[in-house]
Order: sequence, then C-alpha cells, then structure tokens
Amino acid sequence: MTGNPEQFRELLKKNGLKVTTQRAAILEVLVDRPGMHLTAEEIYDFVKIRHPEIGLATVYRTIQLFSELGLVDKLNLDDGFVRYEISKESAPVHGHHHHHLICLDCGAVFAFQDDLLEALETRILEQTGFVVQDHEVKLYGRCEACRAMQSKAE
Amino acid sequence: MTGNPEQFRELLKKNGLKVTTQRAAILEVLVDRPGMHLTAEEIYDFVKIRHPEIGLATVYRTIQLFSELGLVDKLNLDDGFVRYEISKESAPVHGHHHHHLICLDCGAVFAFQDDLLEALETRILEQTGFVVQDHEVKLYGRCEACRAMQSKAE
DNA sequence: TTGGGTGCAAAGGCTTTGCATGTGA
DNA sequence: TCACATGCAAAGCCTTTGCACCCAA
Repeated sequence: MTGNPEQFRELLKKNGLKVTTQRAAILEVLVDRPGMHLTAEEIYDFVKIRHPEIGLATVYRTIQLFSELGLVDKLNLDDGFVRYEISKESAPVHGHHHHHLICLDCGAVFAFQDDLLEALETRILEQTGFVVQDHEVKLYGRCEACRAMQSKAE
Repeated sequence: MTGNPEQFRELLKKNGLKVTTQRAAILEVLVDRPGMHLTAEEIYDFVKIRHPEIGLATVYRTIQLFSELGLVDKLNLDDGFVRYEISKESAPVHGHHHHHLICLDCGAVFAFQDDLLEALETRILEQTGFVVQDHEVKLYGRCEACRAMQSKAE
C-alpha cells in the first residue's frame, strides 16, 4: 500500500527522484481512498483543500510517475476520463489484481478478487503460445442495490 | 456478421434510419476487415479510397450509431484512440465475446474465444449479488513471435 | 549550488457539435 | 416534400508541453 512514508521516500530516492510536498500530498489523497477510482481532476480537487497552490499539470505528471512506479493502477471506464486508485501491491510489480464490476444502472464500481483467470492463461499459452503477464477485466452488469430497487418498482 | 446488405437495410429501417451511401461504405470497410481494430481515422482513410467526399465527422457519427445498434464492438487500448471491429454477433445483443490478447512488445492484438468466465460470473453473483451482463477482458503479455525473436537474440 | 520539480498558460489531439446544404423514402 | 444525414469548420475536453521560477539534496 505504501502508506508508509518511509517506503515512499526510499522508492523515490532509489529512482533518483525528489520527495516533494506535492508528491506526498497526492499519494496521501490516494492512500486515504483505497478502492475509489479518482480522475485527475478529482485528485486535484482533494489535494487543493490542503495545498491550494498546486497545479493540475503537477497532478497529471505525478500520477503518471506513480503509475510507472507501480504505486497506482489505471482504470478506464470509457467515459473520457482515466481513473486511478492506489495499487493493491506496494511493489512495482505488475501483479494480478484487476477485476472491476461496473453497474450499468448507477455507475458504481466494485472490486472483485479472484484468480480464476490463471486457468484461462494456461489455456491461452497452450493454444496460442502467448504468455500473459497482466490482465484487466471489466464486468458490466447490475449491482444488487439497483436490482433490488428495480424489483421493488415493478 | 451483417455482411448481408439486406439485413443491414432492415436493421436501419426498423430504427427509422436511412440507408445512405456513407453508412453502407463504412459498414463494408468494417465487414471486410474482421478482427482488425480500426480507429476512426483509419476507417475514414479506407472509406475515402472509394468515397473521397466523405467527412471524418460522418465516420464518427456512423460508428457511434453502429455501436448503439450492436454492429460493432469498441476496444480501448489506452493509446488515445477508440478502436472498432465488426461485431461477432450480428444481432443487437450484448453477447459474450470480448477477449483480447495484447502483445506488450509488438502491440499486436489477438482474439481468444473462451467462456471460462461463466464460472467467474456465477461466483460473483453468489458472493456479491451482482449480475454480469457483459465483460471486457484484456490480457497483456508477449506473443509467440516476439518470444521466439527474443530467445533467438539471446 | 543545481538539476529535477512546479505553476501557469498555451498547445495538442481525438471527438463532438452547429449549421447550411443535400438526399433517401 | 421533409425529416434525417452529411460536410465543413469551429468548438470541446482531457491531457501534455514549454518555459521561467523554485526548491530538495
């Protein structure tokens, strides 16, 4: 999670990067909101509360940096925004941790942990010779709350 | 596949839409290239060969229309372009047909057919009450050709 | 000291929209 | 005829980039 400031400092230093107020502030916003899928603008707004001087460009640059360092995961819901959340893994390893349930009614996004895809990946390797390193799975449907509301309305 | 012009005319008429030269031309470009993932600009370039008068805006509008009609599937490779391919299903049904293998080395995109996810969807329903209607699966890794080239180089 | 980092504003690049004109039914 | 469709150009919108100033190390 790299909620540990010391780990964060080390990671940056190790890559020849500086530990700035802005970077720490952006990380904090993300660490405090695990599982939320924030756009750059939303992150910007949260950071501005405590650091009004920050620029949107810095948020974009920092998020991209964090993404390269493996600190955040990207999520694209095809609504014109790229979204970010703090990575489940702390290390810069491209682990298997992308399952998102997206409700077509209310737009809510849920996470789901499952490693069933390992079997699929094995089959792909056998049949095509393609080695899977990472995956992104988006499942569209209807969440429990929306289904309950719908059946009540009927 | 709706490679059948008659089906295409019927589908448009049924929705109160007109069968225009442009729409037919764009569909033809897509039908002739199954499994290719074309950007709007690429479709535009192909259509222009035979119909130089067409405008890019028409391509965007038509593709969006086709998407709503279920004639094309969208694919987002996070490179700034939205890509389209003719739908495997002809009907406006959101079927289960999204598995893409994306090579991190050469960028090639392969399709893979598999319904292993049905088991995952059942599990999700049981554990969360979320009903999955459609899914998009992107698997990132290394294709056979790139792996072969790599091992040869070493 | 000094090279990386930041803020601001301008530029980019894909996509959408307004509007006058064109055209299928 | 006439509502829908098209072309062109302008506008939108998210994101990136240029540049002068700033500040961790």
